[in-house]
Amino acid sequence: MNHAAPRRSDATRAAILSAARERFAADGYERATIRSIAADARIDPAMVMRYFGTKAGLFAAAATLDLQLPDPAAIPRDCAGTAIAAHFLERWENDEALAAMLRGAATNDYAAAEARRVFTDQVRPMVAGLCPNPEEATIRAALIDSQLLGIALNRYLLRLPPIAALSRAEIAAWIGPTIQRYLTGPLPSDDSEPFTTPPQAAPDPAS
Amino acid sequence: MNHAAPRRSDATRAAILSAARERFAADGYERATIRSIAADARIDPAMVMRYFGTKAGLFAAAATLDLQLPDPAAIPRDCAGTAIAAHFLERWENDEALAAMLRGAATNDYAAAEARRVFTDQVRPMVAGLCPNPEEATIRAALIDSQLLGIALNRYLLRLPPIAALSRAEIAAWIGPTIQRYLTGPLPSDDSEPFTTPPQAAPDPAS
DNA sequence: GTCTATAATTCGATAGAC
DNA sequence: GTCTATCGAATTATAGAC
Repeated sequence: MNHAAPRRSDATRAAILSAARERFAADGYERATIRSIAADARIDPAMVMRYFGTKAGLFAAAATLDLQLPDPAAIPRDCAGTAIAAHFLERWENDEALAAMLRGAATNDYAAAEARRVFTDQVRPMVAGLCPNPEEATIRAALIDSQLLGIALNRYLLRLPPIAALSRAEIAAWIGPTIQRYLTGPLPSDDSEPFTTPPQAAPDPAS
Repeated sequence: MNHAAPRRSDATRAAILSAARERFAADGYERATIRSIAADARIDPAMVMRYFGTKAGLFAAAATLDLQLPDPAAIPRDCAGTAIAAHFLERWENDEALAAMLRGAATNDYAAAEARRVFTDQVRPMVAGLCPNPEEATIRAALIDSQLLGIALNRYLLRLPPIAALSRAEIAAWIGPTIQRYLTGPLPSDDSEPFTTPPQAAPDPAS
C-alpha cells in the first residue's frame, strides 16, 4: 500500500531541505541560520519552524545520509580497496549531506552522534561482509573510516591544495591499497617498540 | 638580546590562553564564548578584550601550534612511518591547541587557513627531508596529513568507540605502514580502471 | 498555509569610573 | 590595570492576524 500522500507542501519542504543542506555544508551548524536558509529557499523563516519545529530538527532532516555502500558480495575481495575509495569520493561530491554532517559533527553533539551511527549502521556492516571475524571487522572498518574521512576533511573542508588538486581517480589509486590492507591485510605485530624521536624544538612557554 | 620584559600581567595572559585553548578545543570557535573563557580563567570578560582585542585575536593567540616534528635526518628512513604516527598521537594528547585548531577549522576560516599553514610550514618540510623530489614530497605529505587527521578526527573529536578504545601504540602499529608507504612507497600505477560498483539502494527522493 | 511582529536571550564589543 | 554597566546586533522561537 503506497500511502505516499502527496501533500501540496512537499515542494516547499524539499526546497527548505535543499537550502538547509547547502548552508549546513558551507557554514556548519552554528553559523547556518534559519534566516539564511529561508532566504535561500525564498521562503518565510517562520515556515521553517512550522515544518521542522527547531533548528536541530531541521538539521536532523537535512543531514540524513545514505552512503549507498555496495553489497559486499558484489565486490571482488582483492580490488575492494580502490572500489570503496572511488565510491566514497563519488558519493561525497554528489550529496551535500556528507559535508553538512562532517562540518556539523565538529561542534554539534547530535551531528557527531549521527556520524557515529553512520559508521555503525553502514560502514561496519559492509566491512563485516568482507571480513569474517566480527571484532577484527570493527577495528578494520574504523581504520578505513579514518582514512576516508581524513581525505574528505583535507579535500572538501580544509581544501588543502595538494589534495584538492588531485583527481578522484588519483586519490583512489593512492589510498586504495591502504584501504585494501586495512580490509584484508595481516594484523600488526606488537613485538617491536616504536622508534621514538627527540623533539626538534622545545615548546614555547606561553607566548 | 633577550628582551623578554616580564610584565606583571603575564600570569593573567597565560591563564586566559589556557582557558581559551580548553574552551575552543571542547566547544569549537562559535560556541566558545568570551564570557565562558573568562569565567574559567576567573577573570573579568573585559580583560580578555583588553589583552587580545577581538575573539579572533584570542583564537589566533591560543591556537598557535607547534607540532615539534623531529628532524628528518634523525629518523631511520625505514621506520619513519610508525615513528611519525606515534609522535603525532603523543603531541595531540599533550597540547589542546591541536583539538582547538581542528575543531575550529571546520567552521572558522582563519582556523582553516592556519591548519593549511601548519601543513605547509611543518608537515611538508619534514616529509621533504625524507623524499628528494619536491613535487612528490608535497603529495606524499598531504596523504600522510590526511591519514593522521582522519585518525585524530575519529579518536578525539567524534570519539568513535573502536578508534578511541585502541592504545596509541596499537594505532601507530596499524597506520605506521600506511604512512611509510605514502612516504617511501612506489607511485600508484594509473593504468587500470578502478572497479566500479552498482549502488546498493536508490536514493530516497527528498524524504 | 503564509506572513508580521515581537518576545526572550545571548553575544561581542565599548565607554568610563575607580 | 580592573571592573561595572551597557550598547547594538543577531539569534531562535512564539503568538496571532489574515
